Amino acid sequence: MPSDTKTALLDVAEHAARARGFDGFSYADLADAVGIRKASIHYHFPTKADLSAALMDRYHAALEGECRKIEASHDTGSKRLRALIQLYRDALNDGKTLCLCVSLISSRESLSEEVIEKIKAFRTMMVQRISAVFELGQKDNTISGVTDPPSEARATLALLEGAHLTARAEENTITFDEAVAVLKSRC
Amino acid sequence: MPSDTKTALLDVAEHAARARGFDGFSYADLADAVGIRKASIHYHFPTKADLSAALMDRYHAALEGECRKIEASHDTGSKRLRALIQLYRDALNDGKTLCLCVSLISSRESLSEEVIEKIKAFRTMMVQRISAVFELGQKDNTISGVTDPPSEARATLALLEGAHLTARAEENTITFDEAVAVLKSRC
DNA sequence: GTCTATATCTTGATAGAC
DNA sequence: GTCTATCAAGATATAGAC
Repeated sequence: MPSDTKTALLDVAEHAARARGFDGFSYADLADAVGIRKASIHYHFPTKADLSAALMDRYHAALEGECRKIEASHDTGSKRLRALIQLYRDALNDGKTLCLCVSLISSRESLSEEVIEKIKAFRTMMVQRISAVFELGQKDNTISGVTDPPSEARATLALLEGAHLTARAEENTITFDEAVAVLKSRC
Repeated sequence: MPSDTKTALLDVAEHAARARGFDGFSYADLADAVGIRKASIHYHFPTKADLSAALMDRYHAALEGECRKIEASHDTGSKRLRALIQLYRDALNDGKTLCLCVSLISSRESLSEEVIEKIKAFRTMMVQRISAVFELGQKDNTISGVTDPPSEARATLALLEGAHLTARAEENTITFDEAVAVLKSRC
């Protein structure tokens, strides 16, 4: 089992990155929150690039797991799409945190190449999962107006992430709900 | 006429903010780019909060002007919506810069209250303008499937901003085009 | 694994000369 | 309006003791 400290650091770092962006949090912040000195963090994550890579790895795995859970517990396209929207809604934390890959990409030039690749891989994975949902919704006729599932998937991911930003501006969930209302009305 | 230096600073700062985020650029960067010392910048913009407020003011006015131009030169809902999509597409700069309010909001906790209010005001303005486009498109029957223009407007703004993020990740325009393809197919 | 101590650099901002 | 000089605070990162 990896040390609890490492997990605690990842937890705190993920929240910090999603709330304040990559350039908006420091090792000092993490040290304060976890209760160790900032030099000690370098034992677990030598550089901030290492930390953010670990962050993206964990986030990718977690979201992929959530998608799998949704597929396992919902049998129609519309139910899966609704669950996916709810997943992003929950990730908002009342407008206080963005999706990790959204908050990171705004600081693109501060990121390592490795992290940028991980962000791209994450997005590819999500588009594939969402595309499968639309494909099912087209077949079982539970999502209206689907002509091209991959296009719908790319639009949906953009919409969900954009709705996150909208809600972050107002720091509430209402704005998110308003932005996804049209999509929801289709399923 | 305000000094050329002030305009040059705003130009450079806007590009920097949109490319690297609020926490990702410094007075030193601007000084280098404009060719003066960083202390001199404080004469024009005493604090970074003042600078970002000026940035938002100018951005708000510029985008509102672009919207008015679109309304003046296109007479149908579908034409106006297409022009609006093109406006955001151009703002991408081949995936190198985001919309200013997107890049700022990711660093929400670093912003002054004043700037946050300006971001909200900008979004309200854009939603109203886009809503009017959908209303026209509904009346003149050039945009398909419109039931509630304000909802469509909020979804469209979220989609356009989300598509910006998508394209920023890949640093190209293709991803933007893919994300807005479904919307485009409606007009 | 965590600590103290330190190095080095960058940050936004101010004072005061020209 | 722009400069030099300077500041205090913060950043990431390293060395070496415990």
